[in-house]
Amino acid sequence: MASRSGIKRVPIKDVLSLLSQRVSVVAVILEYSFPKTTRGTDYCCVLRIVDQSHHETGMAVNLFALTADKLPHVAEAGDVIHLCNVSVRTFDGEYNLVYSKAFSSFALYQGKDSDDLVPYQVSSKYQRTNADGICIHELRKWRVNFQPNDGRHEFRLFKEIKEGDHVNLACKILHFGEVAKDEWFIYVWDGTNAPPNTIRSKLEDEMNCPLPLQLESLALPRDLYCTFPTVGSILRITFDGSIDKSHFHLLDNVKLKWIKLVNMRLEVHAGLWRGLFTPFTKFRYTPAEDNLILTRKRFSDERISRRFEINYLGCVPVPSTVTVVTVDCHCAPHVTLMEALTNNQVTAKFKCVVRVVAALPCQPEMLRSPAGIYRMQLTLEDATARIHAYVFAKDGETLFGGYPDTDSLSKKLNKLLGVTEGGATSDKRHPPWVSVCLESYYLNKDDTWGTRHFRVSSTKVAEEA
DNA sequence: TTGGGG
Repeated sequence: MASRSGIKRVPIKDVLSLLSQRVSVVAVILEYSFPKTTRGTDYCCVLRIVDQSHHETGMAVNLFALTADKLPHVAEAGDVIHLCNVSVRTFDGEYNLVYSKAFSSFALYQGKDSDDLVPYQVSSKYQRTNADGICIHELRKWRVNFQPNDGRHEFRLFKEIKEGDHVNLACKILHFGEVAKDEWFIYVWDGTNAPPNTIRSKLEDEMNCPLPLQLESLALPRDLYCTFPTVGSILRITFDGSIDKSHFHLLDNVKLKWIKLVNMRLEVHAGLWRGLFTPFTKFRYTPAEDNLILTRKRFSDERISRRFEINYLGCVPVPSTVTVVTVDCHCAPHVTLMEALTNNQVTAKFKCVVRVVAALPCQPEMLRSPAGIYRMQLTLEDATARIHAYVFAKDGETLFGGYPDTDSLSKKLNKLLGVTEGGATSDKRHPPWVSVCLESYYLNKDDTWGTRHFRVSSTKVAEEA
Protein backbone atom coordinates (compact mmCIF):
# COMPACT_ATOMS: atom_id res chain seq x y z
CA MET A 1 0.00 0.00 0.00
CA ALA A 2 1.63 3.27 -1.12
CA SER A 3 1.39 6.18 1.30
CA ARG A 4 1.23 9.85 0.30
CA SER A 5 5.02 9.87 0.18
CA GLY A 6 4.96 7.10 -2.44
CA ILE A 7 6.77 4.73 -0.08
CA LYS A 8 5.12 1.36 0.18
CA ARG A 9 4.01 -0.07 3.55
CA VAL A 10 4.95 -3.74 3.60
CA PRO A 11 4.77 -6.72 5.97
CA ILE A 12 8.18 -7.36 7.56
CA LYS A 13 8.72 -10.59 5.59
CA ASP A 14 8.55 -8.61 2.31
CA VAL A 15 11.50 -6.51 3.49
CA LEU A 16 13.65 -9.59 2.77
CA SER A 17 13.15 -9.04 -0.99
CA LEU A 18 13.56 -5.26 -1.02
CA LEU A 19 17.28 -4.78 -0.37
CA SER A 20 18.48 -1.15 -0.70
CA GLN A 21 14.90 0.08 -1.14
CA ARG A 22 12.87 2.30 1.15
CA VAL A 23 9.80 0.94 2.89
CA SER A 24 7.33 1.65 5.67
CA VAL A 25 6.29 -0.90 8.30
CA VAL A 26 3.81 -1.09 11.13
CA ALA A 27 5.18 -3.41 13.81
CA VAL A 28 5.16 -4.46 17.48
CA ILE A 29 8.32 -3.58 19.40
CA LEU A 30 9.73 -6.89 20.63
CA GLU A 31 12.89 -5.34 22.13
CA TYR A 32 14.29 -1.86 22.57
CA SER A 33 17.42 -0.29 24.00
CA PHE A 34 18.03 3.08 25.62
CA PRO A 35 19.71 5.67 23.35
CA LYS A 36 23.48 5.51 23.35
CA THR A 37 26.25 7.60 21.89
CA THR A 38 27.83 6.29 18.68
CA ARG A 39 31.28 6.52 17.17
CA GLY A 40 29.78 8.88 14.62
CA THR A 41 27.95 12.14 15.24
CA ASP A 42 24.57 10.78 16.32
CA TYR A 43 22.72 9.00 19.07
CA CYS A 44 21.43 5.56 18.24
CA CYS A 45 18.80 3.24 19.56
CA VAL A 46 18.11 -0.29 18.43
CA LEU A 47 14.70 -1.91 18.18
CA ARG A 48 13.72 -5.43 17.27
CA ILE A 49 10.28 -5.56 15.67
CA VAL A 50 7.72 -8.24 14.78
CA ASP A 51 4.44 -8.46 12.92
CA GLN A 52 2.05 -11.18 11.74
CA SER A 53 4.40 -12.08 8.88
CA HIS A 54 7.71 -12.28 10.76
CA HIS A 55 7.51 -12.99 14.49
CA GLU A 56 10.11 -15.61 15.36
CA THR A 57 13.31 -13.61 15.71
CA GLY A 58 11.95 -10.30 14.43
CA MET A 59 13.99 -7.71 12.58
CA ALA A 60 16.54 -5.22 13.91
CA VAL A 61 15.98 -1.51 13.32
CA ASN A 62 18.75 1.04 13.87
CA LEU A 63 17.57 4.58 14.45
CA PHE A 64 19.89 7.55 14.37
CA ALA A 65 19.26 11.13 15.48
CA LEU A 66 21.32 14.16 16.35
CA THR A 67 19.87 14.21 19.90
CA ALA A 68 18.57 11.36 22.06
CA ASP A 69 15.34 13.30 22.45
CA LYS A 70 14.45 12.77 18.77
CA LEU A 71 14.65 8.97 19.11
CA PRO A 72 11.59 6.89 20.10
CA HIS A 73 10.67 7.20 23.79
CA VAL A 74 9.24 3.69 23.98
CA ALA A 75 6.84 3.59 26.93
CA GLU A 76 6.87 -0.21 27.05
CA ALA A 77 8.08 -3.10 24.95
CA GLY A 78 5.06 -4.44 23.05
CA ASP A 79 3.98 -0.99 21.86
CA VAL A 80 3.39 -0.35 18.16
CA ILE A 81 5.72 1.66 15.95
CA HIS A 82 4.95 2.98 12.49
CA LEU A 83 8.24 3.44 10.67
CA CYS A 84 8.06 5.41 7.41
CA ASN A 85 10.61 5.67 4.67
CA VAL A 86 13.31 3.50 6.23
CA SER A 87 16.11 1.83 4.24
CA VAL A 88 16.53 -1.92 3.85
CA ARG A 89 20.10 -3.10 4.47
CA THR A 90 21.87 -6.35 5.23
CA PHE A 91 24.66 -7.07 7.66
CA ASP A 92 26.26 -10.44 8.24
CA GLY A 93 23.58 -12.11 6.11
CA GLU A 94 20.72 -10.59 8.16
CA TYR A 95 18.29 -7.98 6.93
CA ASN A 96 17.68 -4.88 8.99
CA LEU A 97 16.08 -1.47 8.69
CA VAL A 98 17.85 1.83 9.08
CA TYR A 99 16.05 4.99 10.11
CA SER A 100 17.61 8.10 8.63
CA LYS A 101 17.24 11.47 10.36
CA ALA A 102 17.20 13.02 6.87
CA PHE A 103 14.11 11.38 5.37
CA SER A 104 12.57 8.78 7.74
CA SER A 105 9.75 9.39 10.22
CA PHE A 106 8.00 7.42 12.94
CA ALA A 107 5.09 7.39 15.37
CA LEU A 108 4.58 5.37 18.54
CA TYR A 109 1.22 3.93 19.60
CA GLN A 110 0.10 1.98 22.65
CA GLY A 111 0.23 -1.74 21.97
CA LYS A 112 -2.94 -2.68 23.81
CA ASP A 113 -6.00 -3.29 21.69
CA SER A 114 -8.17 -0.14 21.57
CA ASP A 115 -9.85 2.19 19.07
CA ASP A 116 -7.51 5.00 20.07
CA LEU A 117 -5.26 6.03 17.19
CA VAL A 118 -3.54 8.96 18.89
CA PRO A 119 0.21 8.38 18.80
CA TYR A 120 2.08 9.16 22.02
CA GLN A 121 5.12 10.35 20.12
CA VAL A 122 5.54 11.48 16.52
CA SER A 123 8.65 12.59 14.68
CA SER A 124 8.63 15.49 12.28
CA LYS A 125 7.33 14.69 8.77
CA TYR A 126 5.12 11.86 10.10
CA GLN A 127 1.90 11.19 8.18
CA ARG A 128 -0.64 8.41 8.47
CA THR A 129 -3.23 7.24 5.97
CA ASN A 130 -6.55 5.56 6.83
CA ALA A 131 -5.08 2.28 5.60
CA ASP A 132 -2.17 2.68 8.05
CA GLY A 133 -4.74 3.12 10.83
CA ILE A 134 -6.50 -0.11 9.85
CA CYS A 135 -3.12 -1.87 9.80
CA ILE A 136 -2.41 -0.65 13.36
CA HIS A 137 -5.80 -2.01 14.52
CA GLU A 138 -5.13 -5.38 12.92
CA LEU A 139 -1.67 -5.58 14.46
CA ARG A 140 -3.06 -4.80 17.92
CA LYS A 141 -5.67 -7.54 17.53
CA TRP A 142 -2.95 -9.99 16.50
CA ARG A 143 -0.80 -8.98 19.49
CA VAL A 144 -3.50 -10.01 21.97
CA ASN A 145 -2.59 -13.67 21.45
CA PHE A 146 1.05 -13.20 20.50
CA GLN A 147 3.60 -14.89 22.80
CA PRO A 148 7.18 -14.01 21.82
CA ASN A 149 9.26 -17.05 20.99
CA ASP A 150 11.96 -17.15 23.69
CA GLY A 151 13.44 -20.35 22.29
CA ARG A 152 16.87 -18.81 21.74
CA HIS A 153 16.92 -17.13 25.15
CA GLU A 154 17.68 -18.68 28.46
CA PHE A 155 16.39 -16.60 31.36
CA ARG A 156 18.65 -17.18 34.32
CA LEU A 157 17.45 -17.14 37.94
CA PHE A 158 19.55 -15.06 40.34
CA LYS A 159 20.59 -18.29 42.08
CA GLU A 160 22.18 -19.43 38.79
CA ILE A 161 24.22 -16.33 37.89
CA LYS A 162 27.98 -16.29 37.36
CA GLU A 163 30.50 -13.47 37.33
CA GLY A 164 31.28 -12.01 33.90
CA ASP A 165 28.12 -13.43 32.38
CA HIS A 166 25.93 -11.71 29.86
CA VAL A 167 22.51 -12.92 30.97
CA ASN A 168 18.84 -12.57 30.32
CA LEU A 169 16.78 -11.93 33.42
CA ALA A 170 13.05 -12.24 34.09
CA CYS A 171 12.53 -10.25 37.25
CA LYS A 172 10.42 -7.73 39.13
CA ILE A 173 11.42 -4.06 39.06
CA LEU A 174 11.26 -3.02 42.72
CA HIS A 175 12.56 0.50 42.41
CA PHE A 176 14.44 2.85 40.15
CA GLY A 177 16.10 6.16 40.88
CA GLU A 178 19.09 8.46 41.24
CA VAL A 179 20.27 7.50 44.71
CA ALA A 180 23.14 10.01 44.73
CA LYS A 181 24.45 12.52 42.21
CA ASP A 182 24.77 10.71 38.86
CA GLU A 183 24.28 7.33 40.55
CA TRP A 184 21.30 5.62 38.96
CA PHE A 185 20.19 2.18 40.06
CA ILE A 186 17.46 -0.27 39.14
CA TYR A 187 16.54 -2.69 41.95
CA VAL A 188 15.33 -6.04 40.68
CA TRP A 189 14.30 -9.29 42.36
CA ASP A 190 13.17 -12.78 41.36
CA GLY A 191 12.74 -14.38 44.79
CA THR A 192 15.92 -16.53 44.66
CA ASN A 193 19.23 -16.09 46.46
CA ALA A 194 22.20 -14.96 44.34
CA PRO A 195 25.28 -17.13 45.08
CA PRO A 196 27.79 -15.95 47.71
CA ASN A 197 31.03 -14.53 46.30
CA THR A 198 34.68 -14.95 47.14
CA ILE A 199 35.78 -11.89 49.11
CA ARG A 200 38.78 -10.32 47.41
CA SER A 201 40.07 -7.74 49.84
CA LYS A 202 42.87 -7.67 52.38
CA LEU A 203 41.62 -7.72 55.96
CA GLU A 204 44.43 -5.38 56.95
CA ASP A 205 43.00 -2.79 54.50
CA GLU A 206 39.66 -2.78 56.30
CA MET A 207 40.57 0.36 58.29
CA ASN A 208 41.39 2.53 55.27
CA CYS A 209 39.37 0.82 52.59
CA PRO A 210 36.46 -1.04 54.24
CA LEU A 211 34.18 -3.43 52.38
CA PRO A 212 31.09 -1.34 51.55
CA LEU A 213 27.64 -2.31 52.84
CA GLN A 214 26.05 -1.52 49.48
CA LEU A 215 27.03 -0.51 45.95
CA GLU A 216 25.37 2.89 46.32
CA SER A 217 27.45 5.61 47.96
CA LEU A 218 24.45 6.31 50.23
CA ALA A 219 22.21 3.74 51.88
CA LEU A 220 18.58 3.85 50.71
CA PRO A 221 16.11 5.51 53.09
CA ARG A 222 14.54 3.11 55.57
CA ASP A 223 10.95 3.74 54.43
CA LEU A 224 11.88 2.64 50.91
CA TYR A 225 13.87 -0.34 52.19
CA CYS A 226 10.84 -1.45 54.17
CA THR A 227 8.82 -1.83 50.93
CA PHE A 228 11.29 -4.41 49.56
CA PRO A 229 10.89 -8.19 49.86
CA THR A 230 12.82 -9.66 52.79
CA VAL A 231 13.71 -13.00 51.21
CA GLY A 232 15.72 -13.43 48.04
CA SER A 233 18.48 -11.17 46.71
CA ILE A 234 17.87 -7.66 45.45
CA LEU A 235 20.13 -7.12 42.46
CA ARG A 236 21.39 -3.60 41.86
CA ILE A 237 21.71 -2.65 38.19
CA THR A 238 23.70 0.39 37.18
CA PHE A 239 24.43 1.97 33.79
CA ASP A 240 27.32 1.92 31.39
CA GLY A 241 28.66 5.43 30.69
CA SER A 242 27.57 5.47 27.06
CA ILE A 243 23.86 5.10 27.90
CA ASP A 244 21.95 8.37 27.59
CA LYS A 245 20.01 9.28 30.74
CA SER A 246 17.28 11.32 29.06
CA HIS A 247 14.95 8.32 28.70
CA PHE A 248 15.39 6.96 32.23
CA HIS A 249 11.98 8.33 33.33
CA LEU A 250 10.45 5.66 31.07
CA LEU A 251 11.41 3.09 33.69
CA ASP A 252 8.50 4.45 35.76
CA ASN A 253 6.26 2.59 33.28
CA VAL A 254 7.60 -0.77 34.42
CA LYS A 255 7.87 -0.06 38.14
CA LEU A 256 6.70 -3.06 40.19
CA LYS A 257 6.19 -5.05 37.00
CA TRP A 258 7.88 -8.33 36.05
CA ILE A 259 9.87 -7.82 32.87
CA LYS A 260 12.46 -9.52 30.71
CA LEU A 261 15.85 -7.88 30.30
CA VAL A 262 18.26 -9.31 27.75
CA ASN A 263 22.05 -9.01 27.59
CA MET A 264 22.59 -7.70 31.07
CA ARG A 265 26.21 -7.86 32.20
CA LEU A 266 26.95 -9.28 35.65
CA GLU A 267 29.90 -8.25 37.74
CA VAL A 268 31.06 -8.67 41.31
CA HIS A 269 32.16 -5.50 43.05
CA ALA A 270 33.54 -5.72 46.61
CA GLY A 271 31.92 -9.16 46.85
CA LEU A 272 28.50 -7.71 45.91
CA TRP A 273 26.64 -8.62 42.72
CA ARG A 274 26.21 -5.77 40.27
CA GLY A 275 24.18 -5.80 37.07
CA LEU A 276 25.46 -3.51 34.35
CA PHE A 277 23.04 -2.09 31.81
CA THR A 278 25.24 -1.89 28.72
CA PRO A 279 24.58 -0.50 25.22
CA PHE A 280 23.55 -4.07 24.23
CA THR A 281 21.02 -4.47 27.03
CA LYS A 282 17.40 -4.46 25.86
CA PHE A 283 13.92 -4.49 27.32
CA ARG A 284 11.96 -7.39 25.87
CA TYR A 285 8.21 -7.53 25.37
CA THR A 286 6.77 -9.43 28.33
CA PRO A 287 3.04 -10.12 28.06
CA ALA A 288 1.23 -10.09 31.42
CA GLU A 289 0.24 -13.73 30.93
CA ASP A 290 3.76 -14.82 29.92
CA ASN A 291 4.30 -18.43 31.04
CA LEU A 292 7.79 -17.92 32.45
CA ILE A 293 6.70 -14.84 34.38
CA LEU A 294 3.64 -16.64 35.77
CA THR A 295 5.89 -19.48 37.00
CA ARG A 296 8.34 -17.08 38.61
CA LYS A 297 5.59 -15.06 40.27
CA ARG A 298 4.02 -18.21 41.67
CA PHE A 299 7.39 -19.38 43.02
CA SER A 300 8.25 -16.05 44.64
CA ASP A 301 4.77 -15.54 46.14
CA GLU A 302 4.97 -19.00 47.62
CA ARG A 303 8.44 -18.37 48.97
CA ILE A 304 7.23 -15.26 50.78
CA SER A 305 3.97 -16.69 52.06
CA ARG A 306 5.52 -19.93 53.37
CA ARG A 307 8.62 -18.20 54.67
CA PHE A 308 7.96 -18.89 58.34
CA GLU A 309 6.42 -22.32 57.88
CA ILE A 310 9.72 -24.10 57.41
CA ASN A 311 12.99 -23.02 55.88
CA TYR A 312 11.09 -23.01 52.64
CA LEU A 313 13.14 -23.64 49.49
CA GLY A 314 16.40 -22.57 51.07
CA CYS A 315 15.42 -19.06 52.22
CA VAL A 316 18.24 -19.47 54.74
CA PRO A 317 21.36 -21.49 53.86
CA VAL A 318 22.51 -24.45 55.93
CA PRO A 319 25.07 -23.17 58.46
CA SER A 320 28.49 -24.76 59.03
CA THR A 321 29.61 -25.99 62.42
CA VAL A 322 32.05 -23.09 62.83
CA THR A 323 29.74 -21.38 65.36
CA VAL A 324 27.00 -22.36 67.76
CA VAL A 325 24.39 -20.07 69.26
CA THR A 326 23.92 -20.48 73.00
CA VAL A 327 20.71 -21.51 74.69
CA ASP A 328 19.52 -17.95 75.45
CA CYS A 329 19.13 -17.36 71.69
CA HIS A 330 17.21 -20.52 70.94
CA CYS A 331 13.80 -18.83 71.09
CA ALA A 332 14.79 -15.94 68.81
CA PRO A 333 13.13 -16.04 65.36
CA HIS A 334 15.19 -17.21 62.40
CA VAL A 335 15.40 -14.25 60.00
CA THR A 336 17.23 -12.92 56.97
CA LEU A 337 19.28 -9.74 57.38
CA MET A 338 16.60 -7.84 55.41
CA GLU A 339 14.04 -9.04 57.94
CA ALA A 340 16.28 -7.86 60.79
CA LEU A 341 16.81 -4.49 59.06
CA THR A 342 13.13 -3.90 58.32
CA ASN A 343 11.74 -5.37 61.56
CA ASN A 344 9.29 -2.90 63.12
CA GLN A 345 10.83 -3.19 66.62
CA VAL A 346 13.90 -1.05 67.24
CA THR A 347 15.25 -3.51 69.77
CA ALA A 348 14.88 -7.16 69.00
CA LYS A 349 16.79 -10.45 69.02
CA PHE A 350 17.20 -12.66 65.97
CA LYS A 351 18.92 -15.79 64.82
CA CYS A 352 20.56 -15.40 61.40
CA VAL A 353 22.70 -17.47 59.08
CA VAL A 354 25.34 -15.13 57.68
CA ARG A 355 28.88 -14.91 56.37
CA VAL A 356 31.41 -12.79 58.26
CA VAL A 357 33.00 -10.98 55.34
CA ALA A 358 35.21 -8.54 57.28
CA ALA A 359 36.43 -7.79 60.79
CA LEU A 360 37.89 -4.61 62.24
CA PRO A 361 40.35 -4.85 63.85
CA CYS A 362 41.52 -8.14 62.42
CA GLN A 363 44.78 -8.72 64.29
CA PRO A 364 44.15 -11.09 67.21
CA GLU A 365 46.17 -8.97 69.63
CA MET A 366 44.01 -5.93 68.76
CA LEU A 367 40.57 -7.39 69.41
CA ARG A 368 40.57 -6.01 72.93
CA SER A 369 41.01 -2.45 74.13
CA PRO A 370 44.10 -1.56 76.23
CA ALA A 371 41.83 -2.17 79.24
CA GLY A 372 41.33 -5.75 78.00
CA ILE A 373 37.74 -5.38 76.79
CA TYR A 374 36.66 -6.93 73.50
CA ARG A 375 35.45 -4.38 70.94
CA MET A 376 35.28 -5.10 67.25
CA GLN A 377 33.15 -4.51 64.20
CA LEU A 378 32.07 -7.39 61.98
CA THR A 379 30.63 -7.04 58.48
CA LEU A 380 27.92 -9.66 58.02
CA GLU A 381 26.09 -10.61 54.86
CA ASP A 382 23.51 -13.00 53.60
CA ALA A 383 21.75 -13.16 50.23
CA THR A 384 19.49 -10.25 51.19
CA ALA A 385 21.77 -7.60 52.73
CA ARG A 386 25.09 -6.65 54.29
CA ILE A 387 25.33 -4.99 57.73
CA HIS A 388 27.79 -4.03 60.42
CA ALA A 389 27.44 -5.79 63.76
CA TYR A 390 29.53 -5.11 66.84
CA VAL A 391 31.07 -7.47 69.36
CA PHE A 392 31.52 -5.96 72.81
CA ALA A 393 32.91 -7.11 76.14
CA LYS A 394 31.02 -10.19 77.42
CA ASP A 395 29.76 -11.00 73.90
CA GLY A 396 33.42 -11.23 72.84
CA GLU A 397 34.15 -13.57 75.76
CA THR A 398 31.30 -15.81 74.60
CA LEU A 399 32.35 -15.63 70.95
CA PHE A 400 36.00 -16.52 71.55
CA GLY A 401 35.63 -18.70 74.68
CA GLY A 402 37.12 -16.28 77.19
CA TYR A 403 40.62 -14.94 76.59
CA PRO A 404 42.56 -17.50 74.58
CA ASP A 405 46.18 -16.93 73.57
CA THR A 406 46.95 -15.05 70.35
CA ASP A 407 47.52 -18.19 68.32
CA SER A 408 44.25 -19.78 69.30
CA LEU A 409 42.37 -16.48 68.84
CA SER A 410 43.87 -16.13 65.38
CA LYS A 411 42.69 -19.63 64.44
CA LYS A 412 39.16 -18.87 65.59
CA LEU A 413 39.03 -15.59 63.71
CA ASN A 414 40.38 -17.20 60.54
CA LYS A 415 37.77 -19.93 60.73
CA LEU A 416 35.03 -17.36 61.12
CA LEU A 417 36.32 -15.29 58.19
CA GLY A 418 37.15 -18.23 55.93
CA VAL A 419 40.84 -17.31 55.75
CA THR A 420 42.81 -20.41 54.85
CA GLU A 421 46.28 -18.94 54.46
CA GLY A 422 48.14 -15.68 54.84
CA GLY A 423 45.90 -14.29 57.63
CA ALA A 424 45.32 -10.56 57.43
CA THR A 425 47.56 -10.26 54.35
CA SER A 426 45.60 -12.80 52.27
CA ASP A 427 43.59 -11.09 49.53
CA LYS A 428 41.08 -13.90 49.01
CA ARG A 429 38.73 -15.61 51.44
CA HIS A 430 35.65 -17.82 51.44
CA PRO A 431 33.69 -17.12 54.61
CA PRO A 432 31.52 -20.06 55.69
CA TRP A 433 27.83 -19.71 56.49
CA VAL A 434 27.54 -19.41 60.26
CA SER A 435 24.68 -19.12 62.74
CA VAL A 436 24.75 -15.97 64.83
CA CYS A 437 22.52 -14.36 67.37
CA LEU A 438 21.90 -10.75 66.41
CA GLU A 439 20.49 -8.10 68.73
CA SER A 440 19.43 -4.63 67.66
CA TYR A 441 19.86 -1.66 70.01
CA TYR A 442 19.96 2.12 69.83
CA LEU A 443 22.42 4.72 71.00
CA ASN A 444 20.09 7.69 71.44
CA LYS A 445 16.57 7.39 72.86
CA ASP A 446 15.57 10.60 71.05
CA ASP A 447 16.46 9.04 67.70
CA THR A 448 16.05 5.33 68.18
CA TRP A 449 15.74 4.40 64.47
CA GLY A 450 18.49 6.79 63.36
CA THR A 451 20.93 5.34 65.89
CA ARG A 452 19.91 1.69 65.61
CA HIS A 453 22.82 -0.77 65.56
CA PHE A 454 23.32 -4.52 65.72
CA ARG A 455 25.49 -6.61 67.99
CA VAL A 456 26.46 -10.25 67.87
CA SER A 457 25.66 -11.96 71.19
CA SER A 458 25.09 -15.50 72.51
CA THR A 459 27.31 -16.86 69.74
CA LYS A 460 30.39 -19.02 70.17
CA VAL A 461 33.11 -20.09 67.75
CA ALA A 462 33.25 -23.87 68.17
CA GLU A 463 36.39 -25.34 69.73
CA GLU A 464 38.69 -27.26 67.38
CA ALA A 465 37.48 -30.84 67.02
C1' DT B 1 29.13 7.99 9.34
C1' DT B 2 27.26 5.69 13.41
C1' DG B 3 25.16 0.03 14.38
C1' DG B 4 23.66 -4.75 13.74
C1' DG B 5 25.33 -10.23 17.51
C1' DG B 6 27.43 -9.82 22.36
